[in-house]
Amino acid sequence: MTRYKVGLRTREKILAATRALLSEVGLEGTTLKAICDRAGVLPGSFYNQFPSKDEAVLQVVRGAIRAVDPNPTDGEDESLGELVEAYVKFITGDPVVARIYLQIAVGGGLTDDRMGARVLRHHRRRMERFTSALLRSVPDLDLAEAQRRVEVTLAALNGLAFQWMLEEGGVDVDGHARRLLEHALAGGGPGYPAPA
Amino acid sequence: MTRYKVGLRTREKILAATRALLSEVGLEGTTLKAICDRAGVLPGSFYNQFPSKDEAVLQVVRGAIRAVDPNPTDGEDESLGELVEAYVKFITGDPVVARIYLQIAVGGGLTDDRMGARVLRHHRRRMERFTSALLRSVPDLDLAEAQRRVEVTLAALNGLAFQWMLEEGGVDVDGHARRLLEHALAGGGPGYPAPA
DNA sequence: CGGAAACTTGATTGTACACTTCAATTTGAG
DNA sequence: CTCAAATTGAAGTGTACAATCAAGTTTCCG
Repeated sequence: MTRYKVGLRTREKILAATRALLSEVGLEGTTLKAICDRAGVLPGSFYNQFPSKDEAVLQVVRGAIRAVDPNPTDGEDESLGELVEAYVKFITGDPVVARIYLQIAVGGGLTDDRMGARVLRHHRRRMERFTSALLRSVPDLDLAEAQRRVEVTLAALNGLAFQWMLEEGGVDVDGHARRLLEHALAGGGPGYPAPA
Repeated sequence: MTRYKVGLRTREKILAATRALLSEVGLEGTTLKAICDRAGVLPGSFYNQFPSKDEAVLQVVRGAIRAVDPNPTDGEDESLGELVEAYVKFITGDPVVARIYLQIAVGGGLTDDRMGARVLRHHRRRMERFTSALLRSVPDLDLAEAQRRVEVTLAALNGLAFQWMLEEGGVDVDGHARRLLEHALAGGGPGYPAPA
């Protein structure tokens, strides 16, 4: 069962092709044939490396999520700025996760629903991390208020992602993000009056 | 060529079923069979009423969009408040358009791409209407600044829509929207410092 | 080397379902 | 009563997809 080098390279080629396809054409266009064509590999080889198509997709998404999360384990000292920056990168940089995210939320999908769970979990965790980062920066903030601020900030970021996908480059995600950050920290947060 | 009552009722049943399916399972799950089963109609009847499946879908979406746009023709005196309110209704009320919107942006799709164009057009027009409504309320506002405010406000609203679909009811769209509105009008807009 | 295990090939299977059509039949309306 | 509209429901057509497999080739360890 120990793999040969050739096999490992095949594996890589498949994952690369899958990644490219996911970001270019989304879940729907990422068929087995497309992957194989792109990777220069035949179906038989594919199934020698992966037990199923979903498995390859899952692996790519897992990887992309991990690549976007800074310090996935200990989030004790991450700043809101870092988090926002990472999120912007996630939107504008690697389109894989962003697209899958939305696609899943919107109802298209993988056969397997592990993905849905994964996305939701990820979303929730992001929420928590943003909130505690905000509280670390502004300790005298009501928890509920912090949560609301984070909620809108994230919503705005997600919305920017949406617009970004609608027409790539059609919106200044980075600029908006910076200002959203300022306001989450300083005054009332995005769309909020400063607490009385 | 004059239709019988029965035919008109069949037509309605089909449209109702299509609408329900679109909001429940999205474009992907809205197959001909699903529509027919739901409507209690056989395929032959369907094709007696509609020339194609896409036509029925198109009609539902068109209707939903129209239902959500206040004063679709003359937008001379609509307030930002009205627009925001309508948008919230669009998110939380009838899920058809919201879902289709995202789904198209994200790459799923109809065979026909009239839909993509329609959605993009709609999005752009919303942008314009929000901007001019904002300028009407705050006339001494830089155009670029107004556009930026609208951009973030809409992004935030879209993001809220996204969260809403991720877990229906999991976010207070209405509350957030109200505050977003306040700030677009009053101070710096969502995430923006007041202009210097 | 030698040979077992890993890998590749690519035609093929099987499935699923999707959209559409049609001839026969029933229904509705003037 | 008559004719078009409407319905029936089976059948057609097509596609696209994931997955398999037997046969041949390559890798690499001992």
